[in-house]
Amino acid sequence: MGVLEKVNVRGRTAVEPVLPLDTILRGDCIAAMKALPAKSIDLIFADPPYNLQLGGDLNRPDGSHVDAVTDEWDKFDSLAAYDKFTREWLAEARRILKDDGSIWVIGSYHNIFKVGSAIQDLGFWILNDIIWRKANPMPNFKGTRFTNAHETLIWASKGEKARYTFNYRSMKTLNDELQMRSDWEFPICGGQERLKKDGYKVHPTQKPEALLYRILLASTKKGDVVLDPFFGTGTTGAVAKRLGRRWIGIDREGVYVDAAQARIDAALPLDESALTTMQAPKAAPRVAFGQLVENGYLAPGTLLFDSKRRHRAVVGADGSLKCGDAAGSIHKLGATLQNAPSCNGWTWWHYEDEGALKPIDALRQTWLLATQP
Amino acid sequence: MGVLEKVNVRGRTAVEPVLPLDTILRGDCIAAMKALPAKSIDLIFADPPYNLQLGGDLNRPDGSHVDAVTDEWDKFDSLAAYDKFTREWLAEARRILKDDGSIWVIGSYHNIFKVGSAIQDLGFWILNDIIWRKANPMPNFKGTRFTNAHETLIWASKGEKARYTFNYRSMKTLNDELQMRSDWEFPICGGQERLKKDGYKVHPTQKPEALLYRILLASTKKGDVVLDPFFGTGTTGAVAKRLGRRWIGIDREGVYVDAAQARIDAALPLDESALTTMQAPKAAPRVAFGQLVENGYLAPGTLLFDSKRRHRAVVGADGSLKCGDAAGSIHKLGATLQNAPSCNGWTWWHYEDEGALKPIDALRQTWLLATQP
DNA sequence: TCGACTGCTGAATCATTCG
DNA sequence: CCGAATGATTCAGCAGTCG
Repeated sequence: MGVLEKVNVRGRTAVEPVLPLDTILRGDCIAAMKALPAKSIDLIFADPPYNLQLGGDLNRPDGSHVDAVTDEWDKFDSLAAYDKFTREWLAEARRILKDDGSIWVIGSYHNIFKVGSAIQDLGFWILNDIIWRKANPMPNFKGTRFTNAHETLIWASKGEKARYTFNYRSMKTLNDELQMRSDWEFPICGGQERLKKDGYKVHPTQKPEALLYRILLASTKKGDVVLDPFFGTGTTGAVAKRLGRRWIGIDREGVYVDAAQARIDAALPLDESALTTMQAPKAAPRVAFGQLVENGYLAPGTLLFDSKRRHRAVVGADGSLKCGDAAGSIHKLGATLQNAPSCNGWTWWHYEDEGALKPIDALRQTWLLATQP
Repeated sequence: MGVLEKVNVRGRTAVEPVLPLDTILRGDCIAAMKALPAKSIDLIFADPPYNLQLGGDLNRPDGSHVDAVTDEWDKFDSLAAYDKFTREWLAEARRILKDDGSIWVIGSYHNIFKVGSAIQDLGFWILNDIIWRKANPMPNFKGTRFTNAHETLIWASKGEKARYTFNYRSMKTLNDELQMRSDWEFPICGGQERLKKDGYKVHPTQKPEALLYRILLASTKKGDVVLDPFFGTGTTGAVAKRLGRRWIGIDREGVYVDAAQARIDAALPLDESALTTMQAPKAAPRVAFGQLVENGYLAPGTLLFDSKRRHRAVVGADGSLKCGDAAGSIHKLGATLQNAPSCNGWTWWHYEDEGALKPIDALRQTWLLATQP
């Protein structure tokens, strides 16, 4: 896995780490991550073993058998062993993550508390926990507990002060112009999407593409590098390709690696225009108040008022406002006059139009309509 | 807090621990729990400090100030200090919990992973994690993350093999005859239910009664003792009283204790009949197949069939079934004939009624209707 | 082509009692 | 504590078939 390579950068010869982009690395996830350079990954999505600790067989009321997760990779000697494994792979993940990158981990109640606890101990800063509500969970056949109808994802930045990517507008647009909440509903992976071989599912816990789609759209930019250390059937890679992100997958099992490679080869990337639209579907460009003055929407010297005419201010040529001794931007002056910590100047300040007061935000809208294609 | 008291039990004089039932203990929760006898509590509900670690002030887009949780009781020096506190109170909780009791803890992503990890380390066995989906969460005003729209509850028994109470039928009835799932939706506590004093909320994180109602209905029996070590405004006590459960509350803050006491004094217990209905709305006592034969609902010698008449069996006088050489209970013979590991004989076996096949479960229902008051 | 119906299946810590 | 006997239990989505 040659991740070190001589490259020629603008005439200079240097030894720089090169990432094995759009590649599946077969092997142990900790060893494979150790071979990757520090601070090189924009986003990590991890779907580690859940340590289910299932007992005997389970049958449905009709007598049929439940095909449970009995794979060797989900077996650990003890809770402590699982804890140790978790901290080890998370520490490597942290090393290779860029300072402004972020990490997602999915789990169930069997393991997610150990995972979350380790994430906090390692210095990551949890941004959200997200609930995947399953539209069609398996019932509790014995009637002994509540139907286990969700899984939990943790989303964390590298530290309390670390920056991270969050495409707020994309999420809001995706959610019908309401803020995207922390509970997401998807059906479990099935139908055509579910990879099968000889009629049997290839992987017991294949994740739905819709889940990865939302994660990548929310927390990466186009061209970002996404790493999945428990690649399985490669859902992360397939979605990354579709969304114009680069990806690296790691998995130990040859069967999974082969299935994932074939799947990703067959996946079609979206064309550029579709990608742009999704990235910021309704993102309005920022408008500086000064632009409106500059372009004649509001003349310098115009008087602005709050909605009840308790305050008045004069527009300056540079887009500033003045009110007696106080001066500043529309937001800052509004806050000062109200003695408030903050103020949205666009909706607080009004101009006079045929005797009536109208918010200056109306002018911004007019400007946007006139200048947007 | 005299929890030890001489009592006279059926003529014998003995020193036995007596629980301070239906009482609020004012003081530190760990100290107060230490004074309670071991294995004396049926259910613990805990809403511990979340260790929110909030930074500066937060304002809404209109400039108004968000009244956040800034109370002293939510401050800890470090994550390690919080972890230590968590393990201490959980250890005491474990000591006083009956072997067939269970514990609920609610939290957010700030603390729930530490809580869950400690719960597992202490030997509790997680039964479910439950998501409280808030119908009306506070938006993320800054647009920097997903709207934090849920909280997480952990429900655990005392150990892997420990018994616990789960009123399956009550939950299923409550959920319109579908199994109750692990995601519950309630509005946050507000309106008339929210305790206020001089126009200000008494407690920053008062939980909705609907949440406690479901918890107590699901995991306690009538007369069970419910302990809440972080009693706050006493939601747990108020709901316990309504549902005919005994309760003990612990809180350090006099303001909360007073508010909770007044609230619980004003709460009305439900009358007995309503309680019975809710506790087990459709709970049917076990019926042995033999009872039906004994009571003439099915004559010995009657032929039973599976729904497609592929198998037939003869009813024995003792409630056994015979089919050729094979014989056994309705469940066992059904399983044997299908070559299945198990079988619900009540729905698998049918009797002939005017030419049509009807499941013998219909007879059980008839029997139940005739014998239940 | 479409609706009705049948059959199958999914990260599940899935029983209780008695001897 | 263990083994054997007895007892009790499922929901939504998708694929395939039939009319």
